Amino acid sequence: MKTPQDAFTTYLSEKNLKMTPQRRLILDTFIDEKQHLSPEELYDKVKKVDPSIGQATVYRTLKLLVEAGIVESLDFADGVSRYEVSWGEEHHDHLICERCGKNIEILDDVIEKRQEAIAKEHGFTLSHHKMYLYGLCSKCGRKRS
Amino acid sequence: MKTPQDAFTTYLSEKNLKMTPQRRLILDTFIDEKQHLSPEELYDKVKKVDPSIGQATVYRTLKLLVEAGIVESLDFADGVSRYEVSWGEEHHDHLICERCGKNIEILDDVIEKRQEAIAKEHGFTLSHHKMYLYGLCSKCGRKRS
DNA sequence: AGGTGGATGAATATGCTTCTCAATACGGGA
DNA sequence: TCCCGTATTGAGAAGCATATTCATCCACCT
Repeated sequence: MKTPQDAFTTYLSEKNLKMTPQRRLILDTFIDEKQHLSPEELYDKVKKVDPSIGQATVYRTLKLLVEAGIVESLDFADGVSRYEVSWGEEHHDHLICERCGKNIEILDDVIEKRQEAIAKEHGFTLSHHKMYLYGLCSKCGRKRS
Repeated sequence: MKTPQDAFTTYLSEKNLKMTPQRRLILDTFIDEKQHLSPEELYDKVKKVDPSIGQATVYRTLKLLVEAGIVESLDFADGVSRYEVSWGEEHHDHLICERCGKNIEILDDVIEKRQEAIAKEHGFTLSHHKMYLYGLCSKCGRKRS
C-alpha cells in the first residue's frame, strides 16, 4: 500500500503540480495528529515547525488533499469544519454526542450494502457517502437537559 | 396533525416569543416552495411579497424554525447551505449527483433500523441523523468526465 | 545548470452569517 | 380598548472562515 505521502506526490505530478516542503510538512503534520482537525488547528501545529508558513497555504493544501482522496472533510454540525486523513484507513461513519461532543467511529456492513443497493436502484454510481448519527451518549443521557 | 404554522405559533408562545407578519410570511413562503432553499433564495422570494423585509430576519427566522423542529438544514457538500420543511413530512435522506446536482429523496427501513441498533450498542439515544449518498446519476455516468 | 510555470506569504477581498442599535409593534393586563 | 414592557425589526456594520491577488521564489524537466 502506498503511503499517503507517495499518493500525494503521485497525484501532484499527474496534475502537473509540484511537491514542496510546505505541502510535505502540512501532510506530515496532519498524519502525526491522527485526529479530526480544523484548518486553524492544523495551521497552528504546522506553524510550530515552520512559523513562516501562511494560512493560505494550509487551505490550499487541504483542498488538494481532499481532491487527491487522501483527506476527507467532516461535518459534525457544530459550525466548525474539520478534516481527517482517510488514506489507508478503513471507511467509517460517525456517532456524535450533541452535548459533550464525544465522537465514535462506526462501521456497519448492513448499512454499507444497503447504500450500494439503493444507489443501484436509482441508476447511480456511488463515489462516497456521509452518515452522521446525532444523539446523547450514555453519560449525557442520564443528566437532565 | 397540526400545520407547520400552528406548530410554529405554539413553539413561539412556549418560548415567550411572538408571532409577527414577517415570521408568518417567511414560513408561508417556504412552505409554498416545497423545495430545498438556501437562505438567499428564500430571502429573494420573501422580498417579492414584502420588499421591506431584511436579510437578518430571514436568517433569524430560519434559525427559529430549525429549533422548533419545523425545518431542517441540509448539507449537499456544494458549499451552499440549504433548508427544507420537515414538519409533517416523512423523514428521508438524500442521493445526490455530483455532476448535475440531481437530488433524490430516499428512505430505507433496513438502514433506519440499523442506525437505531448501532446507537443503542454504544449507549446513545439518537435524536436525528444525516445520510448523504454522493455519486453520478445514470445520465451523467454515461458521459466521460 | 537554466528556464518556466507553478507555489508561496502577506495582505486584501469575498461571502455568508450574525450582531448592534434605534425605532417599532405584539399581546397580556387593566 | 388603550398601555406598557419586551421582543422584533431593518439597515448597516462587524465577524469569521476561506479565497484571491500579486510580486517573489523555487521545484522540476530538459
